[in-house]
Amino acid sequence: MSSQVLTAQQIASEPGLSAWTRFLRAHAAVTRQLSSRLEAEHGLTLSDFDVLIQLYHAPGRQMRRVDLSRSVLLTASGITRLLDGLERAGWVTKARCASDARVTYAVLTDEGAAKCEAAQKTHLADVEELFGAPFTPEERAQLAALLGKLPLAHTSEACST
Amino acid sequence: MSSQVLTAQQIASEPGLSAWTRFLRAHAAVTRQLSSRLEAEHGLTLSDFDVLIQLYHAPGRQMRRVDLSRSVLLTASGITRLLDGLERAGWVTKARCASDARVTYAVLTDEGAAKCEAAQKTHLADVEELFGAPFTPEERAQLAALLGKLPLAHTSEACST
DNA sequence: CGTATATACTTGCGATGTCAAGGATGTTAG
DNA sequence: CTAACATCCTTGACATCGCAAGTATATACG
Repeated sequence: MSSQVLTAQQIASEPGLSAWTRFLRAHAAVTRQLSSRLEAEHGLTLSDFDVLIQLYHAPGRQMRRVDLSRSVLLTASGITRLLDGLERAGWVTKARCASDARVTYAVLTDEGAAKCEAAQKTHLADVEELFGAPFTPEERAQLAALLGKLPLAHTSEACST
Repeated sequence: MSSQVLTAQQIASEPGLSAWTRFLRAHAAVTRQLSSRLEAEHGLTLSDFDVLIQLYHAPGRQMRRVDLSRSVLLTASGITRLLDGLERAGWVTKARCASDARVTYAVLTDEGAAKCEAAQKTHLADVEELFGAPFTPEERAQLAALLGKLPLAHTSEACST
């Protein structure tokens, strides 16, 4: 590549950047739609739902906050505040760790599990409609494979302690 | 290995959802990295840069705020506030529209153009490193094509006035 | 032990962005 | 002409989230 400044045409057609731009736009568009529906129907944020689902499928329906933050890709402080909200709503409670007094577990309550199941019904359909619809099964697999190549910083698999 | 209950692993391997999950995670990870670098090196947000680039390549280096908001996928109010910042920094100025008193143009200043060029140098490299590196040219094209299928709500073509 | 360092979590602060509401201007229909 | 409506933009109130700094606990090393 030369050091010349690219024109709009060149910018738009440059393969790498084009993918990045579309990635950004697609994220903004799909995310906005999904989150407004989720908010309207269940009073949940995308991140809220994300956390609820993680807990729902976690062994014992509980997770350390650190592991939660790693798997959802929020900051530690982000998780604290998000869980504050979920606790206030009664969907999550805290539990202390016997072996390590530093860690607090986030535990899904029965109400939280119910909420999660209820939200899933509409949300998965929404994801399907807004994100999945334009793709054939092969394309989905392709897309998933491609996205899987991107670096997730340090997403250590949440290992039980 | 085989369990009767649907495990987190199995959920994650469901093709549609897997793509969506990876999409979310990848966006969070890549975006966070890119924006912190852009902030550190140039004091710009990803959105700031996005707007500057759009203006840079626009005819006359100016755009109506509506068109800007449509192409960058921010709310109208988001654009107002973003441009407030760019104006305060001296990279953008306002211009009235002769034929329609409602519209205000955002015009890139020479300083803004210089800023944009300077930021491009490092930012494009960062995008390349964090988003482009894991892909072969074919994969980039594939990814761009796939992402292009996603709905962008209503991205009307910016019509000249 | 005792000090140094790493880890888990919380909190204050600031930045970004959305929504709802409002004001100003343009456009259309009666 | 006027009323109704649409469009462009701004503002105030609010939520989310990251960073930096602080606290508490654990571990490692002398």
